[in-house]
Amino acid sequence: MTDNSQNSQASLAEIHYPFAEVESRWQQHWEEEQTFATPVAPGADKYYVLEMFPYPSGRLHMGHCRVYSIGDALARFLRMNGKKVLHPMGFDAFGLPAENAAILHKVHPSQWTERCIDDMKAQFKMMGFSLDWDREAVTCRPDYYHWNQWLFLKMMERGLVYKKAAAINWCVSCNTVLANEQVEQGACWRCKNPVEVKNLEQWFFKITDYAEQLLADLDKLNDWPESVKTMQRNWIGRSEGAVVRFKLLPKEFAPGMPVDDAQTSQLPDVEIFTTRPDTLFGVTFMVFAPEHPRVTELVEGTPRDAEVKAYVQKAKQEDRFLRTAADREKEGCFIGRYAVNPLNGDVVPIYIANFVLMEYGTGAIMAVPAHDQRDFEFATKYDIPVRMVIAPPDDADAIAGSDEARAQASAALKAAYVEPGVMVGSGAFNGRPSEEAKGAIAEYLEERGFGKRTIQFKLRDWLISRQRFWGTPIPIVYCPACGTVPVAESDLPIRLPENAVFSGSGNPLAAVDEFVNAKCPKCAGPARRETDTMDTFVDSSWYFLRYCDPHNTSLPFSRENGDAWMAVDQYIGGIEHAILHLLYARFFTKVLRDLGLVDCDEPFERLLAQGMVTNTFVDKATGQNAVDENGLLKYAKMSKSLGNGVDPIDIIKRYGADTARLFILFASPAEKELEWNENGVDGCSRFLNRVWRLALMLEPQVRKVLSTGENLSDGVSAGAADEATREMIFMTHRTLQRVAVEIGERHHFNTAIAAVMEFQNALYSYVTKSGEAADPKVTTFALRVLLLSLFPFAPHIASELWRVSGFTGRLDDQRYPAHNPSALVRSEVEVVLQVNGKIRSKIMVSAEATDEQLREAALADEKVQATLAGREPKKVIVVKGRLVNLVG
RNA sequence: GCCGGAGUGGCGGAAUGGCAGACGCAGAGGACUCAAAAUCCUCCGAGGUCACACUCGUGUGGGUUCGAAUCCCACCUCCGGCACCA
Repeated sequence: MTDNSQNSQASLAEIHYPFAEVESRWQQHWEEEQTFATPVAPGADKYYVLEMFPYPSGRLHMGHCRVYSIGDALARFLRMNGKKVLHPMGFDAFGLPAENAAILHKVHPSQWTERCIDDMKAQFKMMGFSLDWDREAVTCRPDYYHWNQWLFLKMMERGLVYKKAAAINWCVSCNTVLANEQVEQGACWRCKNPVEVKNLEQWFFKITDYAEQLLADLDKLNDWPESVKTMQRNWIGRSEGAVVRFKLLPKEFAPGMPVDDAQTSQLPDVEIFTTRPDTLFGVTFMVFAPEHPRVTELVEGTPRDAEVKAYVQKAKQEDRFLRTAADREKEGCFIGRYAVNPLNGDVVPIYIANFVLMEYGTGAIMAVPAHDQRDFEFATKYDIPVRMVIAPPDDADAIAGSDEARAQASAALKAAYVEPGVMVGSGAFNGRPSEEAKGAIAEYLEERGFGKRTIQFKLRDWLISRQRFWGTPIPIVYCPACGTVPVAESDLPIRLPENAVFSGSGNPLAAVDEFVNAKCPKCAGPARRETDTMDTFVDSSWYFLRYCDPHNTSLPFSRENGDAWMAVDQYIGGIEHAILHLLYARFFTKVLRDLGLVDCDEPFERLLAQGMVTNTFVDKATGQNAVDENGLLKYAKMSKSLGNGVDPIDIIKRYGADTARLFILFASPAEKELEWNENGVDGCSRFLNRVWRLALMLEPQVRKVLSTGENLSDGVSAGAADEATREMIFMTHRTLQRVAVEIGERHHFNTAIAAVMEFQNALYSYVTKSGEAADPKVTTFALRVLLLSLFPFAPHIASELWRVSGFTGRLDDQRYPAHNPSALVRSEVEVVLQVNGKIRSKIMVSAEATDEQLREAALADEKVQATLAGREPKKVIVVKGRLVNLVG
């Protein structure tokens, strides 16, 4: 414990607070006292603060420090406001790094991971985060992944799990398949290496069953950043339109020949999806995706057979991400077959082309070159007619003109007209607005059995198989007699073997005979176990629910405990998970709700997407710090490759955890980038030292005031004598109010800290300038407020000064006081005087002054009179207590 | 190309219709010291002035308003996301 008598002998200026000793002592205290244990029976006051759990790399980095500092400030503040806070932590512990380490260091991924977790937990504790470690969830432990497997089986029962062969994304470097969401610009989200297309049989979760809900419920998420919601909307990609059936003409058909209805009705129709039924009269050709399964059958035995198959081959070989890039030139070939437009009986040729995707809609399109830019480019290249059927609303000639004139206009088009307009050349629909015709034509088709209104999504099912060891084993057995059989619930968990060999080639799981050889759950005959493991995003899709009931051995969590804490009131994490994790977690929550496990539609009520931590970096070419064209230092995300990372542990050792936390929260708003700046860190350290010295300076008088045992007044009723004291009381309550609003309502930690700093400055000048005249009761209350408002950001120093100053109880148990509104009422206020909107003067007036009095006072002001120069103002605007504007 | 966000001192940033630049950093001057560090005090948008006064100033141009960093329109720049989804 610090000996204060020693301090008083040294010059105050020499004192720097002993953060290392103070911080470790409080951390130990918190652990021993289990200060952060989650309250039981939370009821209506529950508040669930959650930060995205980390991958246990073994080293805490600055990005982690930022998320957890944000969450911790909130958690501590909410506890002070009487909330029953759940603030848990765990580890997203499956994944490739541990497996790679296993290959490199010949250590089992489990040992490696557990060691990293121990290291990271120690580092977490050094930051002083108020986490309930008793609820820790570690996804790589059987007591967690047991429930991944259980949920897999439950989802299977509901038809939400299936296995199918599909063209999938294969990451060569990670040696595994990836889900659609996990491919970014043709590259693996994790290792950034290019992704290949393979055809494999894989396990999928039927997330598309929930597409409509996942989209619609985004509207409920009022406290999510607009950008994240937009990204999810785009990813789900809902389009309304119609599936339209075109009659296929026989192989022998050639243009000019009569269409034999009896013959065509024998052939299977060609189905296309369109969002533009209004352009149906403008169809001049159709296009299939090259890999469309019907293409082979359509050309079989025709003269074009070889040519078409050669093109299909070529298209299949081309890199898929190059082929489907938006700027790729459109190309394809005619397949020699024709179809009939159901609306007008037109015969149109069928092509295959690189720009049509098999995975979307029906894998075939109707092409309307006049009104779709892609179709237009293709038609131009292959000399296919362009037929305008929608005229710009202001183009009277096109609307009223003859067919010939329109044909000429069509031929002259330089680009597709994609805007809404007026229907032309469309028979009975002519003259109607195209937006209205969309529905009318779809209805017309539906009535005659030529089509059906439908909704398409871009969202695909979630591919969850991974050909890797370090993940949750998929609880499936392949039996030669019974086929694909789910493992019995009572046999869970299917554990990862301890004796796998990590050679670096192939999935080690497949090489462990004891694992692979299984008994069929149905017939008890010999069977083979599935050796694929689950995508690690499965683990993180429901961990927030496990925290609600972490020790449950019979269920992933009980309904009672889930309902007691869910939804997460405030979720905090990086924007990089805007689609991946946040979409999967929303999907899981809805599935769990439908399984009757929890009563909650959306997992995360409020979302705070925190910005990256950046730093200056050395330009490898010049060997100097990278600068922009103006010579200003450039900042980039802290990373290994740029060598610009700052180790949080190093900062803790040099400045202490409180300084690190304070700087991280002060330097920038939470959702923006944080530019690392050593000088800024220094500034925060100086501030905490000033608080320390101020508290030591006040300690004798504070102890004296506290020793009277009187109830510490909030200063208001005291009716302070002098101006400085009244101002001090005002500042104290104003700070209480500002900090509460900034943290509690706006989550603006930077301005909350600025308010605390201002308050510290004010208290310091009050006690130094007033000297003996300073009211000890007022300073005692002010110090109390200073420590309370500092506590969420810098809990160690605040706790220590609370104790040292002689305040009773633990700071952890204190309530954050409500400000007293009457303390914020001032008898005199400064009013700004404007003439024609320009500030000319400022005057002090009674806060109660009426509009008329303010007007009089303004007109009486010398400077105002000088500016008006005798003119009479035409109009006077009075904003009570703030300003008077004289217009004249 | 489409969608989303942002442009404010030397720097990070405050102010969401009413005093632009809170708070912090950097910088300048001073006090303490033999000196330095630490600490404390003062100044710190630009022009202008001995000092005031005054003028200009929130990416650019227009608009609404008594009054605009803030609201509306157009444009420019930067950041992020998506990208032939029919």
